[in-house]
Amino acid sequence: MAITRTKSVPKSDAATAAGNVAHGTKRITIVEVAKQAGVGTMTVSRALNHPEMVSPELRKRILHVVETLGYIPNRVAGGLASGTAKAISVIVPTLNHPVYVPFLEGLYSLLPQEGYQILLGTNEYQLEAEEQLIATLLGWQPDAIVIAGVDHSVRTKNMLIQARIPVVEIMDLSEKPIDMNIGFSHEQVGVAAAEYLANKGYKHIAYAGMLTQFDLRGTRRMKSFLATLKRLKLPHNYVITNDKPSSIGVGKQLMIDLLERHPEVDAVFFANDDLAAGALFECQRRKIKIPKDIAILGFNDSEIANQVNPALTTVATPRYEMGRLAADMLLRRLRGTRVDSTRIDIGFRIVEREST
Amino acid sequence: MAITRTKSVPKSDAATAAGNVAHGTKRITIVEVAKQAGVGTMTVSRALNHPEMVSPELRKRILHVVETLGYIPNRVAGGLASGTAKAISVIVPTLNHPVYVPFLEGLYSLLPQEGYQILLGTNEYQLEAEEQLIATLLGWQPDAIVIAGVDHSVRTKNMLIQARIPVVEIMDLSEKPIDMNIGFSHEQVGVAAAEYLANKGYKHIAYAGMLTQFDLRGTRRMKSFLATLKRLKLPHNYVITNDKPSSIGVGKQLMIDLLERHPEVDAVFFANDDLAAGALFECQRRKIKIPKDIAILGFNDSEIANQVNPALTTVATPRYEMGRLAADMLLRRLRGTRVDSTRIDIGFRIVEREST
DNA sequence: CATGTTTATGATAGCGCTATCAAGAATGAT
DNA sequence: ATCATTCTTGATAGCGCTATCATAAACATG
Repeated sequence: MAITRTKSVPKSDAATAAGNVAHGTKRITIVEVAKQAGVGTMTVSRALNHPEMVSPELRKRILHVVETLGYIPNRVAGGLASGTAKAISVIVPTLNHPVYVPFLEGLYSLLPQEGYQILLGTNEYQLEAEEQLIATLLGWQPDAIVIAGVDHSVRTKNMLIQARIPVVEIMDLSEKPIDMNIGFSHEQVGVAAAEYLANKGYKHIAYAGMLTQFDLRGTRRMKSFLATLKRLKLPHNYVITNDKPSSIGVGKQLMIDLLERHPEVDAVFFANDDLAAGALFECQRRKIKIPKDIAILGFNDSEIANQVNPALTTVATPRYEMGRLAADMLLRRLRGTRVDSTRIDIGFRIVEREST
Repeated sequence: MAITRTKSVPKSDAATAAGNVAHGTKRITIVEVAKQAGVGTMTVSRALNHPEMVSPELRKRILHVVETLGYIPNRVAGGLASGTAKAISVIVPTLNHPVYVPFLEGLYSLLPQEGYQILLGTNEYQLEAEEQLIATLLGWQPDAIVIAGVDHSVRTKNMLIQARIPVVEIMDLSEKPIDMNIGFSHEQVGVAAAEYLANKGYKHIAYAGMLTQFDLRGTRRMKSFLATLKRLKLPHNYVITNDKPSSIGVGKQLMIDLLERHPEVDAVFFANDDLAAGALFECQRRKIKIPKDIAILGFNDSEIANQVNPALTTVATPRYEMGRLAADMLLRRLRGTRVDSTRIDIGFRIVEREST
């Protein structure tokens, strides 16, 4: 990269303008700005970070020099000096899944404007990768951590605790959160979904989703879903899974498998709306009538759910809000404000449309 | 946050174990590791960053101490000292659009494993926001910058040049890239799309997309698309736009508007597959036959295009590959390897399916 | 065995910035 | 006018790490 050490010779114009207007070679530092403005470096630092501590006149002069020189403060140096990097590490399973994007948008809608840089890492559903990832992310001395899910390895948990910074676990609810927690109960979703379909009169109800290890939360929904079916004295063995990452195409495949293996099924709860939509498209192709021949219940209320024909009944989860709420909670904590409730059940609701 | 300055009193156990095993209060630094291992800090640093420079025996001992102490190197300090933060700033318009996610996945598939942290910023299509964003991102002293698009404000361009780090512009092709450039020609896409639809025999061909300022590249496709229609002596005034961010729902709205305003249109080129899918869903609802009544051409070859019924003909753009290629190019440059071609036209192709 | 050469380790000096404290200037109170 | 109080500003000392150079140890050569 570019920072030139004292001894190393800058590539091009080594012997040029010996530190005058400094638009030539070396990176502009706070020292240069201070010199040009005729003040101490501390005053420049204050003018930039605590404007109210500098007299208006000086502030103006400094800002002008900053402007003309095109000075960009080195946040790495600032972070080291102040002990706060103004960064927040965020860990989500993947970006490929439409669920996490709205959540990130929620975070991005608040954090950057408060000066926080988001350090994003994805573990692609591998728990071991998570440990490595967190170690890396913690190395940046973030001011806080946001992490999807509440199931972590012991080591991960320890690292998170050791870090002594605010931690928000999202997308799920834990009895004993590491620190703060915003999410909803996937068990409750499973129960609600099963009861909803049962109440509608469906008799052969299936669950379709990913393999256990790739979808911890989906699996928890599945378990309570099946348990509820059992409680309602309905068959509870219709399960179709797929070992590939979730996608519309996998949804199609799930439907193909389901139709072949359990033709008697009359309703399916999918692990997410992409899968549900893929299944629906396959039904369209086969002229299978929805919901008459088979009912489909999605999960997440992604945009696609409301747009397909027939529109999908689905479980709405407030993902964007979760992001904003998490950001808000963090910001309070970082400001030192009292945070009253550190564990928020943000709930969910079943949005009934045309597919059930 | 948590780093405790020398003078400030740690919250809990101020007078505890005066720096012994140090599992108590203060953050573990390289000095602590060095002490425990009975070596100098430099040796610890080497054991971690340049293992081959340390004797196997010592290395093992140090790594063991690192392990037991749970030492996580402070990358902020390391970055400041070495002048290379091992970070790469990435700027995309938004995460809400399915186009950028595969691209990011491509980046994430190579960069983190080489030790680079991705600093992601989104400008939500606002060019002024871009300037601010770049300033912020440059403050982290990244080793390189990846930025979507080739249209930047003069100030942005200057900042990018001043930074003296590798820059990759992606998603588009520029005659005079700032540094490196991987993308394809949106003008060519417009031409190809128009010729394709004209060859198919369509006579009233429309373009549907976002407003100019929200979709610079789409607008360029539109312009050459319309110009080509003109050249082919076809009507070239059918344009429908929407001022909201792209989504499936907006696609539906575009189709509604189109049907109302230009019922004679028999083919539409959409700015992306989400829009095209939304339009298709609306046609399904109205029992409008595709492609018989109206043909639909999408853009991007997102997953949805291949899954809807009828499957969408679309312009395939290699987004994931673009991400990987950009990462690969950067990595070479950062390693000092010679990069032969710094401007790559990655091309596109029309994937014919059922909607045209 | 003296000499040159390589290899492994450590002491030192910053990287660019900000917390802290001290000092000077300005203000108010008496 | 004198002293206490506030407000501004700057000098200094690190933050935790790594580049660099010096040194010591190990090895090779004649």
